[in-house]
Amino acid sequence: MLPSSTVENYLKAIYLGEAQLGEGQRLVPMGQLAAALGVAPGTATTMVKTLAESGLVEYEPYNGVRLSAAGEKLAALVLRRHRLIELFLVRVMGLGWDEVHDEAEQLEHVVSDRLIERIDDMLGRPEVDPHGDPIPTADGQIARHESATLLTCPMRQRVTVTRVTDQDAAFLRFIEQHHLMPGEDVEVEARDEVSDSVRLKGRANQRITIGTRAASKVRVSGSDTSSRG
Amino acid sequence: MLPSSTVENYLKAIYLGEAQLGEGQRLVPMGQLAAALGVAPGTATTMVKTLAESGLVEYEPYNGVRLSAAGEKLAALVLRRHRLIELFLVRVMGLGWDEVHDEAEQLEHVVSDRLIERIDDMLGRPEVDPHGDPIPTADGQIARHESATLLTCPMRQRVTVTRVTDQDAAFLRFIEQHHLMPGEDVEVEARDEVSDSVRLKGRANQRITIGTRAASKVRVSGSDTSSRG
DNA sequence: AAGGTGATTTTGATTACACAAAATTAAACT
DNA sequence: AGTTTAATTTTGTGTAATCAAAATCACCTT
Repeated sequence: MLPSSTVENYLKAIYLGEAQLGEGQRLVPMGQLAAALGVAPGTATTMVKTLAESGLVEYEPYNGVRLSAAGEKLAALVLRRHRLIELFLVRVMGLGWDEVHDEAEQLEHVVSDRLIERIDDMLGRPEVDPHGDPIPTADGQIARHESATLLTCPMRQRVTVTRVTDQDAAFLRFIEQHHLMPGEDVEVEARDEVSDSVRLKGRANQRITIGTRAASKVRVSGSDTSSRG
Repeated sequence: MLPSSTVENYLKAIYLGEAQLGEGQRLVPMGQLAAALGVAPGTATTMVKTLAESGLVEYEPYNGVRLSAAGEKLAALVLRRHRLIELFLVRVMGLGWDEVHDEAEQLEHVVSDRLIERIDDMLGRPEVDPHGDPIPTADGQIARHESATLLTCPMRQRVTVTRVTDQDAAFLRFIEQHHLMPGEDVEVEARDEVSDSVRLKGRANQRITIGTRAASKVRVSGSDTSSRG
């Protein structure tokens, strides 16, 4: 039986929840899942129990939920569709990178495999979407490389933005305006616990100060000369 | 409240049902509607009653259903999305004209207005889709021009195919193989009641004989657009 | 050990959509 | 008219997904 849009959304949310959890447990708590999906806690519990019955997740009552192998593969394919569509909308259709997330959220559940492969071809089998998120392969493999953020990377050193892990349109527009999109270079000048902020030297040595919460959403890798993850 | 995919499909089916009915009543019988949607008759009755309550259709028990002004506009917009998507998939994505219908059937319910307008731009505000079906404007206007078919057009006279009104993939492939796609020229050589067939002289004077049912699905226009019963 | 707190699960309803089969109606045919 | 037929409507059920609110559980504090 092919999964409904709802099932796909649950799997995706669990996948993303696992990812942003530490390396350890990978058990997504029900509350977090319900919040991510915008449903009441009881709804999530009920749904997760039926997902567990069809073998897509492992459910530990009162502890949380984690994807099974089958569930993870399905989630990866949803993510693949989502991210290929986002990139397609930006590169081919000329939409802004801040407006493609919602559109992809809808399209990801209905595009055929045929069309997705066509899109993949047309884009030259890309590895990341406009936000730098990795695109899983057609068989559900995904490159999960650990990387630093503007909050954890070395200071006073040129680094390159690789990924922006927040889909909020206003945030994305801010990032774009300040030249912090994937591919741009930046340097952390200072971090201040007290003011909860990070000072950056961006393009043309322009100074920008952003909050630590925002800084943690911008992933970077050591600039060109060094290794990549 | 924005219409569900199901509601959109009902409206579309009623719209198309009205179109293929004669000019007169335009009351689509429940049986036909149910068959078109692939649901049980009782299901269609129930649904149509709720559509009538929301003012999208006029329902005459035991007689049938017809779109209200509001319903017609909504249906036209669904059709607009469907046909723009079909053309987009053929022209931009390079899919075959026989495989785009099902894909569009899914996509038409989820694409945003923003994306549709982008597609419309990209295609140069086209008037017809790959099958020659007219594309409604953004405000729900549609050009409903009467035209002859291979069954009703004048004989022994060069005419041009304008439209193929059947979405069956096998049928469309047949049409393509015999050069009867919109834009191609053709001439009716003979019609035979008894054998229920029509003989055509197509491209390079090739002879093809097709059934009258098939012939009635190929619309044409010529120098003289006279039609007869 | 005993409570209290917050997260989680249960319970009872609701909405949207569907089906099968029984009941009904309109029309057609003696 | 009376009866058959075919289409349509009703009725009773079922599934998927949701919510609010009550009950329960795990854990932390005292």
